[in-house]
Order: sequence, then structure tokens, then C-alpha cells
Amino acid sequence: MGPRKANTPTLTRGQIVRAAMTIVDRDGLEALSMRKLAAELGVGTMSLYYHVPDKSALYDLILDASLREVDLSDDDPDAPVEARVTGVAHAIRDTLLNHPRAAIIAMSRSLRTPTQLRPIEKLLQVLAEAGMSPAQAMQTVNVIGQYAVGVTVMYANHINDSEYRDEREGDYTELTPEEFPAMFQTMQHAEEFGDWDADFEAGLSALIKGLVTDRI
Amino acid sequence: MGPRKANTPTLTRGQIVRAAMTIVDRDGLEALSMRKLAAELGVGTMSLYYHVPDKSALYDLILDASLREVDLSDDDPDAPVEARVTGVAHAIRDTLLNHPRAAIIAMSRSLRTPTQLRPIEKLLQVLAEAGMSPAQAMQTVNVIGQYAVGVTVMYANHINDSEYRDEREGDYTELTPEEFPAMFQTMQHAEEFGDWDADFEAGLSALIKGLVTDRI
DNA sequence: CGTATTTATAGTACGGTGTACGAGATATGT
DNA sequence: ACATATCTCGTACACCGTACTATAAATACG
Repeated sequence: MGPRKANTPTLTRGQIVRAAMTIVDRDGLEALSMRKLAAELGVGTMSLYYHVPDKSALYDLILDASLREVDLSDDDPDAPVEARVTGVAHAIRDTLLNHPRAAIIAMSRSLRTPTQLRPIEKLLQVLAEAGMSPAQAMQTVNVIGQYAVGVTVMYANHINDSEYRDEREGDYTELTPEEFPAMFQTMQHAEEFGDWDADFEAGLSALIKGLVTDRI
Repeated sequence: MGPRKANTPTLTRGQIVRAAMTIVDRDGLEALSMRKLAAELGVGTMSLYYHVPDKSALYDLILDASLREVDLSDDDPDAPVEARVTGVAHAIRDTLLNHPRAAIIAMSRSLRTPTQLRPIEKLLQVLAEAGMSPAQAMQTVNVIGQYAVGVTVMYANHINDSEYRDEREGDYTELTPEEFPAMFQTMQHAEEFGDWDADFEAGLSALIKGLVTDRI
């Protein structure tokens, strides 16, 4: 095919990003290529480059689209600080887990766009309203934000990794009880844990207690 | 060139991994290719495949080599639990920051090899000696381990990202004070924070307080 | 000693990647 | 009408991981 139409953009940035997320959700992040993306849209590969400068920018757009889904609407300004902070942290986690294969993008680039920074702004507002000093508020937001993103991304990758590794061999352990006594001892209670959500919750409330409640 | 020698391995797994880490530390993880790695060693590309099954395995080996540097030696069995846990967490962080460009590997694959699991075993031992139940110990280890790795990797990537983005344009902010009042308010105290080490410390002690001290 | 086997290195080739460049077509402005 | 801006896309290049195969040197064995 040659040139087709012009000036009536049949192809938009939004469509490109949406198709990209479809591919990432379906086949994984490493399966996303400009060629496959163009094919998914029924369009020439190089047409994408009119709307997106390069693949790195595409990653940013995917992250942006993910974080745009963060739902901060059910925040109650009259609720206690702890509950409000918990709500934002959960919103971040839920959103990232909505697109687990894309979550890793949040780790490899620093947050820049308004959409990406909105949850942070929200946290700062909540802490400011609770009377926390700017320096302490910033530290609290950094720690809790990084905790929420970091731990959730590790969980998302754990899910992906498990799926992938289940269809391979399961020979991954050559651990000896002599070298790893505590692990073997602990593994006998394996039914009692492995709940990542509960673990996240436990860490989150410890952080909020130490960084928010104990600092007024 | 064709085949040269045999049975006197001039090329070893260790040399390959060492050269790979040299490249990663110098040029970044994305600059690591089998071809460049072979060139760095003055060797044919396909020779690498006799010692390493594929590139994914190479990543695992790099992670392994990184984590092998974790120094658990100055752990004092008579120190209070909190100090011992803090020590392990810091050892993990220091090691990851020793090879910041490689740190992201720790996020994308789950820990499997003995070397990778040794810090975890150490934490389990410390908590067991402190009388914590297996289920609670496992949760504590998960949370603190994921916190240490996740937050540190985000820091490492922030460093990389900053260096890279400084030589580009700095136009990255189009934030309006109307939309982001708390951020603008907070930014006026920018000198008082930005200390990632202090932030890490604050979060870590909050976690230890809530997950260890408060649970005996 | 001769010969078979194992160990190790490496060249070639295939199918994939991101994207620079430029050619072409359509719609819009004058 | 024509010039210009907008938009699409084919070709080509350099690079990637690695399957397959050929080759040589060291070793094992008769």
C-alpha cells in the first residue's frame, strides 16, 4: 500500500496507546513491538511515528494511561488521615494490578506527567490538611508511594513469572536443609502465608503508623 | 577465525559474568548484548553459548553475582533484633546500589538461587531467634525484603534516569499551581528533603517498629 | 601408538527489532 | 489554481538473540 488519506486522522494517539495496552495485557510487555502494534491497528509501521516520537515515549504513554485509571473519587475529606492515605495507596496498587504486565514501567522511569503525579498531589494534600510539615509530608509521600509501587510491581512480576515458569520445569530448588534451616522450618507452615495482599496491608499500616500517626 | 583450542577453557562462566557486569556498570543494562559481550572478551559470539544457555540465564547470573556481594558478616547475634534486621536491609540496599544499572533485574525475576536467598534465610533466622512465629516471620521478611529491594531499585533507576535526562531538555514540567497546589507549596521547602537514604531509613524503622517490635 | 570421543570455539544465517529517510497522497488556505 | 501543511507508509540499515553446523584440540581407550 502507499499513502492513503490525510488530514482526517484515522489514526490517533489514543488508539495507538489503547492497542498497545491490549497487546501488553494479552501477550506481555516484551511482545510489544512497533510492527506488531501497527499490525494490530491495520496500519503501516512507520505511521505510528507521526503520533509517537519513539518507543520510549510509547512506554510513557502506557504508564500514563494506566495511572489515569487511579480512582481517587471515593476519598472522604472527613475521614481520618490514616484511612485517606490507605485509600490512595490501595488505589495505586489496584491500578497497577489492573495491568500487571505493564507495571514494571512505573519502576524504570521517574514520574513526570500530571496524570502520573496526581496521586502524589493527593497524598500531599491529605497530609498537609492533617497538619504535617512540608518536609515530613514529602518524606512520607515518597516512602509510601515507593512502597506501594515497588511492592506491587514485585507482586505483578511474581504473577507473570509464576505463570511462565509453571510451563517450564519446576526444578528450581536445590536448597539443602543444612544451608537453609530457617527456610525449611518456615516452609512447613506454608499454608498460613503467601497472601500478598495481606502482606501489603501489614506493611502499609506499619508505615502509616510510624510515618503519619506517630508524627501527628 | 575458526576453532582454536579445546579442553583448556580459556573462557569461563565467571569471566563472562564479570565482563557482563563491566559492560552493565559502564554502559547500562540495555547496552548489554551477546555480541558486545563477546567482543569485550575478544571471543566469538557463539562461544558464549557453550557456557551460558541464553541471555535470560545471563541476567540471572548477573543478579547472582550482585547478590553474592551482600555482606552479612558484621551481624552481631547478641544485638537487638531491630538492629540485626536493619543491618540485613542495609546490606541488601548497599549491594544493589553497588551496581545500580543491574538492580532492576532483581525486580523482574523471583529469587531462586541459594545466593539470592541467603539474605532472606538470614532474616528468617534472626526473627526465629527473636521468638516470632513462622507465619509472622515470613510476612515480615516478605514485606521488609520487598521494601528494601523495591525502594532501592526505584532509587537506582532515578539516578540513571536523572543522568540521562539531564543531557536532554529539562522541559519536563508543565504543572500548573492551580492543579497541583500541594506540590508547589511543598517545593518551596525543597532543600529540606530529597535525601533518599534518610527516606529509606524512615520507612525501614517504621516497618521494623510495626512488624517486629510491636509483635515481640 | 592410532583412533574415537569429548570438549570447546566460532562462522553463517534466519527472523526479529527500532527507526531514519523520503516519497506519496489528501485536505486545507489563499 | 496552486502552494502548503498534514498524514501515511515502503524501503533500508544497523543491530539483536540464537539454531545449526563445522572445526580443531585435548583426552580416553584399544
